[in-house]
Amino acid sequence: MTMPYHHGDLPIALLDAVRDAVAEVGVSGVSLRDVARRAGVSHSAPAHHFGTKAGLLTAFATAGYQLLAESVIAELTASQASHASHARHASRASRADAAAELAAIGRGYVRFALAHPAHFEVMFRLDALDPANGEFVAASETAYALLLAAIERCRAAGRLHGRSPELIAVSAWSLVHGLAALWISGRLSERITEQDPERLAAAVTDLFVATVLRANASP
Amino acid sequence: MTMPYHHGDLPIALLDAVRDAVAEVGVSGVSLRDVARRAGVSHSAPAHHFGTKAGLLTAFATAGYQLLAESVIAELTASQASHASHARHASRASRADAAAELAAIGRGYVRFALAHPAHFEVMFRLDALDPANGEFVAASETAYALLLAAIERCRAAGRLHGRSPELIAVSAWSLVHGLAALWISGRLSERITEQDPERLAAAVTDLFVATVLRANASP
DNA sequence: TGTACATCAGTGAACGCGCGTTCACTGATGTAC
DNA sequence: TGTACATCAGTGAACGCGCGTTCACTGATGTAC
Repeated sequence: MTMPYHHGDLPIALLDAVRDAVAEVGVSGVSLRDVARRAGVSHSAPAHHFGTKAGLLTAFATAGYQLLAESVIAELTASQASHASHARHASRASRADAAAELAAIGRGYVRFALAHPAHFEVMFRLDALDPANGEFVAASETAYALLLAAIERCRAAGRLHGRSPELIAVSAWSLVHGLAALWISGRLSERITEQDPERLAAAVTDLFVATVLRANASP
Repeated sequence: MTMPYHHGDLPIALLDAVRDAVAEVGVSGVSLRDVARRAGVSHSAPAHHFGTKAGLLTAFATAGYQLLAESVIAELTASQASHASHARHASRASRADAAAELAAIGRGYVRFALAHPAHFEVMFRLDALDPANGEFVAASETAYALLLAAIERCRAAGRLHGRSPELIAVSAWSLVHGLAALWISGRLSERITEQDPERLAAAVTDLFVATVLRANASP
């Protein structure tokens, strides 16, 4: 099978190739030429769409933030649907929902990281990216806004118990980020018995919500 | 000033050079030749002591685990001294101490990561190391044992409230690891008002101990 | 419907570079007698 | 105290390699008339 001269959607193919390359040789092993090879184009083709190597990786990280937001929203939607069917009293439901939402965001964060470990890794390698890139910044802001909004709803529902929203945000983000990073690095799974990271993520986020917010989280 | 032919302690000098190189050009930018240049020796000198590049980085990561253990122990010691001077009743003190110890470990973990960010980063770049290296594994086990022992004391003191030690270990580790990783990456500090990472670490670990263990943590 | 032309997408050769590792070597140190 | 010799520490040249970027180019597509 010969490739036509015009690829069709080379940018997408190149981002897929980055994903595969990171998975096989690690972020530091990725090269523009290797990515081009994987996509079946000449080594200078990527420059046409992404300029430099940093440009390619930045686009990849931006896609990662979009996938993160999608994963979080999917988990939020599933959680809300499940809650709404059980709740009788609106006010009660909203108080429980706010805490459950935060747990859902945590699960969505970890689920994203485990489903897209290459994206997750590249997103935080700021030294390999153009961190000032507009689309990159915007995608990252969009994702962070989901967390802030959920914490604001928890505050409005009286679930922060006097703690600052910022402290809750930092703690929640650190918790799920650390869990995902440790799991992906392999240092965690070799030390514990639970081998299903999704169940582990649910248990960890439930613990956070149950103790810090003093609410039930599981849908 | 001319260097003598025999350096004196080249291995140490090379590890210091790795630290500087990581700080300046990032982990992925570090090369054996650059490290040798920084240490003022020929580019083939490192091979004499560490064999390969992976060998050098593994030795660096091993030193990191030792620094981590030292930092944790220092924080534990400070916390215990402070507690002992206040505690009147032995049993009361031991219950509070167990929880305070866990908070001290958390602060020690973050303090280490912030004081030695290059070590922290390399320690978790498993793909750049020889993860089967004996000294590396031993150093990492030693550090992890400190966490496990503290959690066992919390369990013995009745502070786990029925939760499994493993869940507490994963949550505590994830929390401080995520906090350190996010802070070092720069994604966290640009989003919050608190700019003193030590105070932030204390606040986050205090929150964990106060809610999950339902105990006071601050020394 | 056909033709000219502009634009877009991808090519392939060339550049200069720094890399990790190997290896025969030399300088320095220590030890045995 | 001196000498021979083994061992250790670091050198410098050489190897082959893959890299990111540039640039003049060609093939393909779309648009104006």
